[in-house]
Amino acid sequence: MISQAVEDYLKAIYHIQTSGRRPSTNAIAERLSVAPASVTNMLKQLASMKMVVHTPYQGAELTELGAKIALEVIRHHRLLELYLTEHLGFSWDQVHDEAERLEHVISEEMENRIDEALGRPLVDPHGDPIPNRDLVVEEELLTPLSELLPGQRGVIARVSDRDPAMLRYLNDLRLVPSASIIVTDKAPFNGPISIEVGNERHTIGVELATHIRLSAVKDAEKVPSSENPVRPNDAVG
Amino acid sequence: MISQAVEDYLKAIYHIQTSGRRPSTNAIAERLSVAPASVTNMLKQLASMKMVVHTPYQGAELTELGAKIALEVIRHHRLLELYLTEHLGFSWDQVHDEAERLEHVISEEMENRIDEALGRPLVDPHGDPIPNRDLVVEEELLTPLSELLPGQRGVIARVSDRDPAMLRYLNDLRLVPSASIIVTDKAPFNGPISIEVGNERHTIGVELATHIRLSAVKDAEKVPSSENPVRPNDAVG
DNA sequence: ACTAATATTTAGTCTTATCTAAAATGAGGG
DNA sequence: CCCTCATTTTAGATAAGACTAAATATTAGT
Repeated sequence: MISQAVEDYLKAIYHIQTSGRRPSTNAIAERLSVAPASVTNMLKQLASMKMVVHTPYQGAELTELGAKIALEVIRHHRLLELYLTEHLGFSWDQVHDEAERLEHVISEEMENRIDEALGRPLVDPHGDPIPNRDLVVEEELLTPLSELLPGQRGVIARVSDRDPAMLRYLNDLRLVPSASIIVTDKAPFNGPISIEVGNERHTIGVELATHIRLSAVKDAEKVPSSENPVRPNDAVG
Repeated sequence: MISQAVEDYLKAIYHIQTSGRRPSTNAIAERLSVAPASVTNMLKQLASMKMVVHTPYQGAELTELGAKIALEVIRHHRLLELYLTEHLGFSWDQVHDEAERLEHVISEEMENRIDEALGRPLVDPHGDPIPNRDLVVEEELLTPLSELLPGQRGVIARVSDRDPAMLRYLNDLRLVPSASIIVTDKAPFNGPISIEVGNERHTIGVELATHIRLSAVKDAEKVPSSENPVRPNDAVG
């Protein structure tokens, strides 16, 4: 039997890996709000169960088995998030915590019935892709809004789902998946970013902007206002 | 924070109490499939948390607090069972195990949304009454089918929800809540019971009959036929 | 290359919930 | 009334997963 703790650690490592960072002891500890010593402890267990490769002092890496388990739980999480919004009327800021608990206990049967009820969906309410039944998932290359330069445009693809207050704020601003935005200004020294979305303009901080990731980033044809020189998109990654 | 173990113990005590038995250490241990010593241990904790009154060597009794917590979990369980059958297409033999895990993790928010989606229902698929939002529940006086005498009739009100194979069998025989039945024969020495339900006749064992509880029990006007000694029949599994 | 700062691991403790084996209690039959 | 036997409790061990404090390894700055 795979404990909930094991599932949580594997999921955390997966998320750190796919966000391009190194799954260090500290990074895992911070994400799970546990002490680093607890992480070391668990990494040894995970390694003995062949779920991660643990190189002491160098962090961990998921094995195929570990990734499979992580993806199974992530599939549960994202299907649940979508189900709760679509079929039980939850708002998008409420579903993360609920899914966080449910994801560990639903059966394959229930996973499949939810999947069917939703028409085998591909993304959850925050734009996160849902692994399919074979646990294959396409993690697209996305650009954080914080990396866009004035004059660039893009389409919001994913937003972080973990902070309800942030999600409510983003919703107020209509900064939701599939919304098109243009960066009109960006203050120096990691200053706030001005954007246009719909017919509105907003200015948001860099911290928030890192939690918004975009697809289809390119230079706008006509830059509405901003004579700052726009270099041919470097940051697209 | 109330642990899942605590919830399980309180629920077990509640079920034993409402089935008219004494919540002895052994009875609780058997229901939860744990060693009696584990129960003694937990009863001390529950007592210190004012959830039960524990008289050593005499078993336990729920306090108002303990009953409240038990009913909260039971409400979750029964709402979930009904939701899974009504909205996700589960059959009635599949829902107990699923609900058993989900009941511990759903929020009040989710409880309420499920309750609404179902139209604030009063009973679950097995006929068990669902405590309302104030955790008030009417536990009716019901007669086990095993206690009926030949010539008596009644309406199935509740069946035990814990054994999927039994539920599938009962469903095959259409021995489901709201079905009217007549006892046509009962073999001596706790022998099998012959019944009529719909247009069919079946003979079932006493053990099974104790898991079927009836309301509106009374003598039938005319007992259709009953001189033929009914043998313990080809019990289809 | 050496030292200071940071990251990680080790060692030892705690809590929860389980177990087994042994001791104690209580209830029923003679 | 007492003795036997089933029930219950006590005592002590174990496992998972967390913690703190101390030791050790790595990395960065000069």
